[in-house]
Amino acid sequence: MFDLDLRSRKPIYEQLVDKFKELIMKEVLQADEKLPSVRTLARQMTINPNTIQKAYRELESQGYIYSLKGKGSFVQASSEKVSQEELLKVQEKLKAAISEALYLGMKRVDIELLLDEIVEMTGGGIRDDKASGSNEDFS
Amino acid sequence: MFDLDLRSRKPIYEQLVDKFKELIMKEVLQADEKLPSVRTLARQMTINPNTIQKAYRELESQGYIYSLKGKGSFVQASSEKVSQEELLKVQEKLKAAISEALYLGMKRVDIELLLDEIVEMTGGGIRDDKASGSNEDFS
DNA sequence: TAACTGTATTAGTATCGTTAGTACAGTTAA
DNA sequence: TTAACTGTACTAACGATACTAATACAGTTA
Repeated sequence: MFDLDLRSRKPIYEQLVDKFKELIMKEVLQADEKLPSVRTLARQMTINPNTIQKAYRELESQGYIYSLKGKGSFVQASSEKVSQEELLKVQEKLKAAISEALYLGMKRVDIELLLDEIVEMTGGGIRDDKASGSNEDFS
Repeated sequence: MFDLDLRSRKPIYEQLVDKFKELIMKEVLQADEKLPSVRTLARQMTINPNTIQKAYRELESQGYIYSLKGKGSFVQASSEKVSQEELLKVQEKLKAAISEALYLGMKRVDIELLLDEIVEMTGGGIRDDKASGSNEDFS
């Protein structure tokens, strides 16, 4: 599930952030679901707990999870409380990605197809409550 | 020439790469137009020539410019010779950006509007594709 | 109480971005 | 040819940051 590239130029904690964001967006991890503890995950992945903590802190500041001292870290349910600042950042990223894709030869239609795919896959960013319960393997 | 944030977390050379890509995509810098030499630009911006060189090297590897020893660096005309690898990278970036935007509350329509804007502004990212041979003209 | 959870702090190592200086090779104009 | 430009390569040094490591404190839960 979690295949990290320890030799990558990209910091481990950033890879973790991306992976978790992906799982949360795909609803593999559902609202209020508990994430593995920093120590547990660190043990399973044989990396330092501080690195996990850094990833969790980043995820929390981006509005994807929330942490409760003594209890754990959990998936943030609604994306309504996302800061305007974060939203603007993402819009800028999106604009840059679209511009570059167009420049490199993608057509408007190609991008629309991609958009269709993703809307299909994620339910258009709208959460629906399916049956949960599948424990993920975080190693 | 442009304004860099020397205190930013983002490396100077990456800021340079982004700026140049933007100028090239907007056709402010046109095909085969000469870029400032590494030394000149370094002097103008009071940063080290090596940093400029690193940016130029990156731009070249991404297919945005080409460099000729003794002559200079120039805007790459067609985007047809972009490597498949680069194209895939950009597609992945685009998918990630779309997913995140949807998750953070943007609707399909919002993204389509953004797409319209950019297509409008850049002319759909379609460049004239004249001589698609090698660059032997300059050697 | 015991064992779990998040969180904070300090310290050491490794990597990377940047500067600096030098050097070599190709182009161009005087 | 010479001089001044161009890209390119290399080594060395410094600072910032990513990561590891060890420890400690605070809150939760059985």
